[in-house]
Amino acid sequence: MLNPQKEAMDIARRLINDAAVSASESGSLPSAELPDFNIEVPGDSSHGDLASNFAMVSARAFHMSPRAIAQAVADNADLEGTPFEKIEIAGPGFINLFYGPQYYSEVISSAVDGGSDYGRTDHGSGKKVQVEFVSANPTGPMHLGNARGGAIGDVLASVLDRAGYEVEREFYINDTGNQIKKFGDSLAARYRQITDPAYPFPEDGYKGDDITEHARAFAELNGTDLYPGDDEKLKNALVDYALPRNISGLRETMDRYGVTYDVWFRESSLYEDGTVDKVMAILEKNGALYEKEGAVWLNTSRYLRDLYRSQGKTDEEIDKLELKDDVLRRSNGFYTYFASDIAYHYNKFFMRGFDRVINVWGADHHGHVNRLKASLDAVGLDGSKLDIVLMQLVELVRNGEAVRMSKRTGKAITLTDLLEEVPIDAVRFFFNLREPSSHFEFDLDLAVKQEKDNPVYYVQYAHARMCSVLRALVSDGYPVDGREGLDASLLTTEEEKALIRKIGSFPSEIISSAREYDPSRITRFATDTATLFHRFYTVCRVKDSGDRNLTLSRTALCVAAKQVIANCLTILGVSVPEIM
RNA sequence: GUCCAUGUAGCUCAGCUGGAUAGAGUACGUGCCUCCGGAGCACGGGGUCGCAGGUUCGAAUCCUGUCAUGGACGCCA
Repeated sequence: MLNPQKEAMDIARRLINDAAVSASESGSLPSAELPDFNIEVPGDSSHGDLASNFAMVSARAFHMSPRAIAQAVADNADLEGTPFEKIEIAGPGFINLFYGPQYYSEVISSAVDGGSDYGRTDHGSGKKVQVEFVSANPTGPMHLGNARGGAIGDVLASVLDRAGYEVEREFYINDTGNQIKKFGDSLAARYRQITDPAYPFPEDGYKGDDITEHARAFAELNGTDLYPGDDEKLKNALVDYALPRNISGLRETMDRYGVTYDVWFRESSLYEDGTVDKVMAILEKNGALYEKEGAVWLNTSRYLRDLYRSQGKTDEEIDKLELKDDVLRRSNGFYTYFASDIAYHYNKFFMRGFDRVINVWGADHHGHVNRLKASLDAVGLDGSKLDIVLMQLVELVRNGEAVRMSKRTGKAITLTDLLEEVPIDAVRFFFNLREPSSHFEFDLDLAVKQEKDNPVYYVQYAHARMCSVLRALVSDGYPVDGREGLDASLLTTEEEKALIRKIGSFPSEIISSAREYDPSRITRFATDTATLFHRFYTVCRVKDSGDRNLTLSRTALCVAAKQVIANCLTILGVSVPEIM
């Protein structure tokens, strides 16, 4: 539960506040209500380790120049017992604070003592959060979008877990509806074509080889002339045969990808246990439904209007959006996907009690986001508890050119194809290199390269190097638990201090990553930490530093840095090598 | 047509709840191992932050407009 940077920021806030108060009491500042001010980490460390804009934002209230205010605050600040050893004013009136050895010592001990739990906080206060991701169509193999979704969703879930939420990972299996019908039609056509090559294949059917293979395997078990003249029976039998195989295929692939779900949720169960009917009844009771042209419609536009109003849009702006309603039950009597989706979220919120639900979707579904939230309002749930992470498409690049098809199969590249070519560590790391909303290029050449410019190896190498340093210390008889002989006042180079500050910001970084729903912050943090370690390593000798206490202190720093890199890689689901 | 996302170094991208001189990687050029792992480090050139206005002490960041690219607007999922 340790968060050195956050604690220091809280102390800085109190420090400045108290200094302003005592400046008022001594007359160097007029008495006035103190405004809200920021404590931030400056980009440039010559501007201090923490900085505040207090003087600038209070200039109006005090009727004084920012620099004069800053000076008064600095003069009245009592650094005794704080993590800071120096306070300065600079620029237009920034108040800059500099960490002292007590802070550096605190950070190293936190990381060493925290171990694999360092970075964990209670920020989320145990709220129940569900992350639903991938949820690939079970009628075929997973594509690259599913691959990115898998890496992003899994790491996001880990980040939320470390940020103090109670997290569940879920895969939603769309095992009913139109695409299953298409699946059955396609399977039946391929099956009939075994004996009757002229049998027509549905125009919008699934053309993949996997369909043909299922049909062939089914024929081997059941003969080639099952249910003659009764295609409906045949389709059901084929779906019953092929769907479970596809679903276990999805599980195997996700397993291989290092993703373990807590729940595999079947869409069809919402029909079986009556949730869909129940939700329809609630909507009916709420007056949200109407019939038109033989279909049952949800008055989505009404709830969307309320939603947009609550977001501050004017009626005029809303009219321009030309809001539309949605069909929930078609005139043929079947429910639409939207109906079961509302039921599904009713299940998540009402029946399972999640405080927050996060769905990771491809950006092409963005049009569905507000409609779904509005529909939750219509069933009496709170749509604002649902967050959608939209991720852009990925483009594979080889030799600087876009790759769309697999050389081997001639079809779109699947997750399985990708995992055959690229190590899992690299796939998971690369898919979390950019924030979800950015459209990015996956460089196949770079990902398989076991060399310096590959960012995965760069980070892993830093870890292996730290392990190597510690091994060398062990053979020289030094203790390497990181607890003995730490004296942070000996760690005086900028390289040492920069690395320690980075380590101290790790828990805050996880919280930011969780708040922004941006797991790519972890890969960037890991890369930055690796860089700072390499710099430290280049400048500072650990083993033969010339002074036993210095060696022990640097050893502790290595242990702390190693722990942070290891924790990052663990969150990312990437292996943590001690030797490469 | 309406809505959403994205435009930052040659290339791939950070920074965006307003802060100090706009960063990293890569590519290109030059250095650094008798010494804990050179899969590393250092130095150098490279920019009208798409464009134009506005808001203010201060704008890559907020607002308005505009251009470009991708996407969404189904009794599909």
